[in-house]
Amino acid sequence: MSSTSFSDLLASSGVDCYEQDEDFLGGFYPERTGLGLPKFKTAQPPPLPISQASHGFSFSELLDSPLLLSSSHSLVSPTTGAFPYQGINGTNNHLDFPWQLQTQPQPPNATSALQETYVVQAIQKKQEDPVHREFAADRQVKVPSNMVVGRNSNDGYGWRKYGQKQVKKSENPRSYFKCTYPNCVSKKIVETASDGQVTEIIYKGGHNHPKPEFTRRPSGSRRMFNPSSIVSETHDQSENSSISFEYSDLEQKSFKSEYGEVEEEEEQPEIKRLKREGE
DNA sequence: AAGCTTTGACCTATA
DNA sequence: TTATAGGTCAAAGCT
Repeated sequence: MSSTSFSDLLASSGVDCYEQDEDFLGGFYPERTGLGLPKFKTAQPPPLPISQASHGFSFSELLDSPLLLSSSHSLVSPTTGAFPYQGINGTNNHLDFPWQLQTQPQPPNATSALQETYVVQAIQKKQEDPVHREFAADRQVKVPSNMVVGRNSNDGYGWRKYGQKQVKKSENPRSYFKCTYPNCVSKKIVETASDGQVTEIIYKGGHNHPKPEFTRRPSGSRRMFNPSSIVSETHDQSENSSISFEYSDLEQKSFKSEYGEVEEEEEQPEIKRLKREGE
């Protein structure tokens, strides 16, 4: 696996590299504990609605699935926990990322996927990369902070904010979100700076349901992504996880129904916002 | 009217 | 046992 580049992974997943620079690290990366249980770190990008607005499927939506994490395609060394990322050009260039991984201490006896915690910290200084600078500026302009941390923050899931707290260890307030999917216990904590910029995202628990993105409209087949194929592909490797992503057609249909509008809002957040403001 | 955010109060874990 | 911090609840208001 260590010889498999990220590009290869994408190619084998039926997703081209087009999205990579948008939501590149948006996914879980499994890390095996001594007990052989998967422990996830994730680099979940701050919401960048630009990508959502222009594309039906973001790369994070693929990587954000624990399905991928628990596969043999694990990008994290099972022994060292190191993240052997190879850049798009095959170079191990962490500077390509607007995020940096932060190790989250895990109890050695953590046994439940629902207790898994993933942390990502956004690097606030992106001035060395004009692309990232543009993203940051664009985000501030186009996406108010309340949308940045809102229900449809750009990880593909629906989130409901249930609390906000100013914590001592950070000068930025934390917002607490729960996944809106029925019976899903997944939560995330988003730390947002005063300027609305997300400085840290902590994921707790895994989703027990697929992402809504697989319901994306069929236009543009290059963006089509059927997580079911990954389920079948990675199921064997994921049996240690309590997260199950097998679901029936019926569940998929209800899922589509529930998230039908989410897609719409994700794709045109600024338009919707302007529309609201105009009313 | 449903679903969302806000926010103070409450609960729980930890030192 | 108590103080503190972090996390969650739930009522109220908003969209």
